Amino acid sequence: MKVITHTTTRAARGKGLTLVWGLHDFALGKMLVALSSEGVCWIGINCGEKDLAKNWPGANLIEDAKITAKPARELAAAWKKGWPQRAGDLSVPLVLYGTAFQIKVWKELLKIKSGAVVTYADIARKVGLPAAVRAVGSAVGKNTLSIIVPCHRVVNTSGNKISYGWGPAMKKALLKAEGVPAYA
DNA sequence: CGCCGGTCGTAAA
DNA sequence: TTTACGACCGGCG
Repeated sequence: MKVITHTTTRAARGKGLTLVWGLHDFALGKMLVALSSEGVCWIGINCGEKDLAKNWPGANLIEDAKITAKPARELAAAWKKGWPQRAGDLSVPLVLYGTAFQIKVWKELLKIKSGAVVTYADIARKVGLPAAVRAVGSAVGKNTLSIIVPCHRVVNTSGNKISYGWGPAMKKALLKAEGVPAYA
């Protein structure tokens, strides 16, 4: 899959950008897919335009589900097949807008196989900052491509707390659907 | 168990 | 530039 990255801060992210978005079904609910001229740049679960706007300050938003339908279908299918382990090719690139650190973390998430989970500490080690566990948590939580950048596959060491931007129940449902034993 | 300190990248002030 | 705050972790009681 092709991945395009842009290093920015949250505040500057949406400036001068036009995003075309639409709502589409996937296995566990509705997904909001937003496209820039380069590819998919934002995915939200069971949410609406206000969530999109909040994440892209200053961006020009255009709703057109006809345009987002094809990529949305591909993304949903890819996840269902065990993304990214048995990923089918997507006709659009994944576009990551974030700080250098966040992009590093998100790219690490793309390596986690479907059906597996890793801890925040694991990611911290992988990016070479073993003590920055908490900073990793923040970065994971700011993931802009829900489901596709599999932030739901990151859990805490003790396994007793489960946090997720779209609600703990959705995280559990995703892990269950992926066949993670502890959530079956 | 629950509490506390350490750590480090961010957004906001 | 300063401050406050996390989708955390490990140690200690």
